[in-house]
Amino acid sequence: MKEEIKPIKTKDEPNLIPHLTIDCVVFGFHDSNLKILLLKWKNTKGWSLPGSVVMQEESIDEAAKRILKERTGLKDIFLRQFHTFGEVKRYDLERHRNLLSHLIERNLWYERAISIGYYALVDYKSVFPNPDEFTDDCEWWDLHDLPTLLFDHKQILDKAHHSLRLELNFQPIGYNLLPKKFTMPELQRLYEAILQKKIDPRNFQKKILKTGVVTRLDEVKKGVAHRAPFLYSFDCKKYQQVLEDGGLFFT
Amino acid sequence: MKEEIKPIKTKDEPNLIPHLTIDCVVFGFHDSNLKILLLKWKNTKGWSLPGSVVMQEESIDEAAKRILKERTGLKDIFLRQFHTFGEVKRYDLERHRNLLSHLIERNLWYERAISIGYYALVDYKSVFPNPDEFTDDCEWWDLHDLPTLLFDHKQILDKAHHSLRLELNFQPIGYNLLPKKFTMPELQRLYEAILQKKIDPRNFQKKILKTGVVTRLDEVKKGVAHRAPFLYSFDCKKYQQVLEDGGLFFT
DNA sequence: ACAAAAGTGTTAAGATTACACCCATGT
DNA sequence: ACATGGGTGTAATCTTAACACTTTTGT
Repeated sequence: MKEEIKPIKTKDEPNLIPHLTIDCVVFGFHDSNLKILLLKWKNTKGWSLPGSVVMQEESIDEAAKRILKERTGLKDIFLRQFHTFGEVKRYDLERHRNLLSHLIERNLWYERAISIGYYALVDYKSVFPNPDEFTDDCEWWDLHDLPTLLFDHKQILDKAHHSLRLELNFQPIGYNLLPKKFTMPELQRLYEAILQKKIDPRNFQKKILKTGVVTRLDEVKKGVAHRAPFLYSFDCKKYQQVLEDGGLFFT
Repeated sequence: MKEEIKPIKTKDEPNLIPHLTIDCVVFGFHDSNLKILLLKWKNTKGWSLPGSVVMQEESIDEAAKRILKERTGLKDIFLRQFHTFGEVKRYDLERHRNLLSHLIERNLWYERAISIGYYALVDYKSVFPNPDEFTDDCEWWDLHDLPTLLFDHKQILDKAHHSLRLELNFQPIGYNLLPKKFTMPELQRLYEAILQKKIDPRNFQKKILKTGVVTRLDEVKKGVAHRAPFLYSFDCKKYQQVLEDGGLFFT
């Protein structure tokens, strides 16, 4: 049975703030790679970031949280606003009107929208990807093997990735991208994925342990091939303190 | 002769983007202190940051540039967007409606506005402060000796200051806050003002010179009491390269 | 001549880098 | 038994921090 697609009204609603949208870049970490959550628009080959409008009675942070809850099932997500995109002509409006005409009526597009970008850091395994009304697929994509993105979402994603790299030493990035218990090689591969370079494992371990932000547990990871690695967990208090005191200084 | 003040219409104009504003934190450096440019609202004791609305046909960066040009007379200004403020209730709306009722009619206020914050770095001496239609004074204030600010502008300012500190090692901050030719002690005092701590002059000079971002000129500063200090200028190419290669790492 | 700010070098401690072999486990 | 990834120490180099006196100039 063919799915019926109804154009949906999003412009001139009194309860939303006109010309303003939110886009979220959801980062996960899996198989030594950074992953991004993307949505595939119905009856197209186009993918986009999860996003939405801002309602009159919600803050922009709340709007971002609402979007993330709906797309990932997660309630308490680490979120950072990283940039607001306000060029007059952010992408080819006419082309997108045509591409998505079966989903959004021509007259419902704003001539111009300003978008506030957030990035989120989530534990890959606890996410349940969930498409929205415009999309029929929600999937993780490897940051270095992406499909073509709609709108200006490639630029937004690049900016988010750049911000993530800059903020690596000032935000609890490991804490939010890894599960509660993790191994030293996992943490190292996360840093390698973000910094895009190899790190010596002895030097890495020394540096991390010296800061005191992680604690080795009396436990090893089970069910892995080869030697069982120790498990670690973050010392949140210490982690926060180190971040406030000027960061970790990995380059 | 008493000045006549006419309420000015800023809501529901078709050419502006409703519910969206820009606020600018203009930093200067003078007398070893960071300074901020503030506007005094007519017939009040309230001060605010320079700001405005965004027009439909201009980008948000252009809007910020327009504001800065009007308030400082400067055309090419170093500008960084640092945060967008989108709480539902950013300040006491009713109180501000009353405070400024002689300037803005009650029904012209948005119930809610989202503000995009920019900070600007300018050469203190080349600025000609210039009030806008709502204000009758535009002045530099010491960052650590501020008047009470209207709206949520104290929070915006604090956030800008915090961003400035974090970005000190990644942005050409010295280049934009100092005149073309400057002395080593001036540069040091700028860093001390931003980092809020004393730095040893020998270590500071060594570190700065080693990076190669400044060049000593065959010239000393004239007309100063005591020993005449050498003048330096930035090597822009080298400066940019060092910033891209991971920053300067002052803490 | 004096006061005030500029200019400069050395040393010790700490941080970073480079580097290679053995260990534990699953197949 | 072997293949794979985990775990660990040391030495050399570089970076940072601590520290005090001389120079220059205007008053």
